[in-house]
Amino acid sequence: MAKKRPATLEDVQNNCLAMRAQKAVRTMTRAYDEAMRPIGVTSAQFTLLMYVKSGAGQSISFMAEMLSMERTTLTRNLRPLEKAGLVAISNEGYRRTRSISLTEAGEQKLKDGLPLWREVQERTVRKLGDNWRETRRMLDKLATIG
Amino acid sequence: MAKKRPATLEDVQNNCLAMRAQKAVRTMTRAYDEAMRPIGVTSAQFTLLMYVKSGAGQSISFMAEMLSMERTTLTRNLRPLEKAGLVAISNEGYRRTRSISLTEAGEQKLKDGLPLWREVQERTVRKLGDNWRETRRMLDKLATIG
DNA sequence: ATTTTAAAAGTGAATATACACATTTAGCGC
DNA sequence: GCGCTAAATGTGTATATTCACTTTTAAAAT
Repeated sequence: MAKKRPATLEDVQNNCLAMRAQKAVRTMTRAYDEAMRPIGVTSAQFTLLMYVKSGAGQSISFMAEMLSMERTTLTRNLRPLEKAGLVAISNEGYRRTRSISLTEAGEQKLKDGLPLWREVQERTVRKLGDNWRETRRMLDKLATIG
Repeated sequence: MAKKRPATLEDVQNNCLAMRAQKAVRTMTRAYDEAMRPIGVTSAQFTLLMYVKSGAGQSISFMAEMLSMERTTLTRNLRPLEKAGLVAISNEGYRRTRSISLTEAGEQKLKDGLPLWREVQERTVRKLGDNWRETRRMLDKLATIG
């Protein structure tokens, strides 16, 4: 990362943070998805259910921002959950706002997922060692680099 | 993350590393994709071109492992690059092995992308501050947590 | 030589992601 | 009231990702 020398492919290979984040998320997602498979949701869906619960009644746009996610992505990610009867969408609120909430089945799914999440999370933390908290902090920081 | 108490949704919200990695990669990928847009490739495609160059002649399976990526994902990700004339695929090698290599256009795309990558990388590093190297190290570590 | 087996890769189906563009809705100015 | 506008969301299209299952290929076993 010298200042004046043109960048080389070695620089990309050795330093690129996007490449590394993408590699990391593939590995992590495979592990967490496998852990949640017994209850038939992906790790991303489990996260989404959690946000729907905590942000019940909020708009899609608002929740998308909470998730550092494109609004249109959230719209589409809600579909399988709605189809599975885990979330309900009503047309109450400001203008065209659609209000998202958990169904009973959605609440139950969250409860059922907790021990599965715990297992894979602890396994991951064990592999990371003592500075898993630092990892957590850095991921949070990265999510703000917009 | 206490030992005996059952996990709660607050635990997930406060600690989940998969959720954080996924949030982070969304943000990062949006930034790096936007930076590469002038040359018409995504950040993932740019990475892939780089791997094809450095691992020229290697099998799809081998390169998939290098990328911490499912083999079938790599197969599909190569399609747009082949269609765009950036990579060439031949049927030489062991058994059904297909051998991947860069075309001239692919080489040129890499060259054209370097200054774009450099810009967004430096901008990102600036936002991360001094411990961007630690971030890099932790992402590398996460990619090995299989 | 035929069968078996293992390596390498492909396909079907589903979710995940984002941009560009379109649609719906309700308040506001006139 | 009517048009304008801004907010909130949806759609079309494309890439990205994975799992389960299938296909192809060539060596190895018999």
